[in-house]
Amino acid sequence: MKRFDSSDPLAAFISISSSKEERTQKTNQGYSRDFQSMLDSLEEEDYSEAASHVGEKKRRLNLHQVKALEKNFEVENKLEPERKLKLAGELGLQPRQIAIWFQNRRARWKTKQLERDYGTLKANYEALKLDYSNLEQKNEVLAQEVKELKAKLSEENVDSSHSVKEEHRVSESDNNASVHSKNHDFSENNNPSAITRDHSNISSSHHELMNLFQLSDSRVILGNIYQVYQPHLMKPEEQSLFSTEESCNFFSVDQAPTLHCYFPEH
DNA sequence: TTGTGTTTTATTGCCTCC
DNA sequence: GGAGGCAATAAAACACAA
Repeated sequence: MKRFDSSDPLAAFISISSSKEERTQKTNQGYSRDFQSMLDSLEEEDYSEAASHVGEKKRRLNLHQVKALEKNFEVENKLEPERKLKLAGELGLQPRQIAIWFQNRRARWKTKQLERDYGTLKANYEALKLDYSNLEQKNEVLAQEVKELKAKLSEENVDSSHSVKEEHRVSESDNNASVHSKNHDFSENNNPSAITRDHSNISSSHHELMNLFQLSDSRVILGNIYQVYQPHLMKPEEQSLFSTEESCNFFSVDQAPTLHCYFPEH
């Protein structure tokens, strides 16, 4: 039987039966089992009579009962019918009261468990948050380093391109002069000093070119290192900076190196 | 003493399982 | 269909500050 209305006298009786049992526990200790049951049946009649007139009163379980129930709950939080009857007999309670107590106890345990889980999750979240902020700080430091390196690189590039341009301009004017002289004085073609001068110009240009190769090399290496160690931290603009496209294919096997990226105006 | 918040006991309605 | 579990809720008991 599970359902009972509070207006039902039987239900009212059951609800007050614990107090009755508490009283019989206190007053009838030491009586024989038969005598005890006789008293119980008599009192049952009294209380069912009383219940029909007097409203139900909730009674809290005494310390001994609660301790025993807690102990049983620790062993197993579900209640088999046999254990329920046994406990009811031992503690002088109605089996239904035992069932209700276990039900409410499970509900309390679940609430506590939820609180514990929430605490654990919160602690994990805080730890993760701390980790994230540490990583963010490290990332900022690294980004600053990259920025400084980029600035350094662009300074070096500007210097190099200026000197190469200068060189280019000088050699062009030399060529013009040489063509001009060719047009006017063919005898100079046989002058060994002119040849030497041209060779020295070529040698100088070659040197500048090699500097550019080295610059580009370091830039590509830096980019590769950055990509290897910080692939997920690279911003799109940084990725384009270190892309092989922009490194002018200096080290491409299939394509000869060109200088177009350093001389966009040419 | 009393108002108020918390805890405990009990009920109700719904759901699942056998 | 009955038994039992669970969530939501009522209501009594209790704790405690003002």
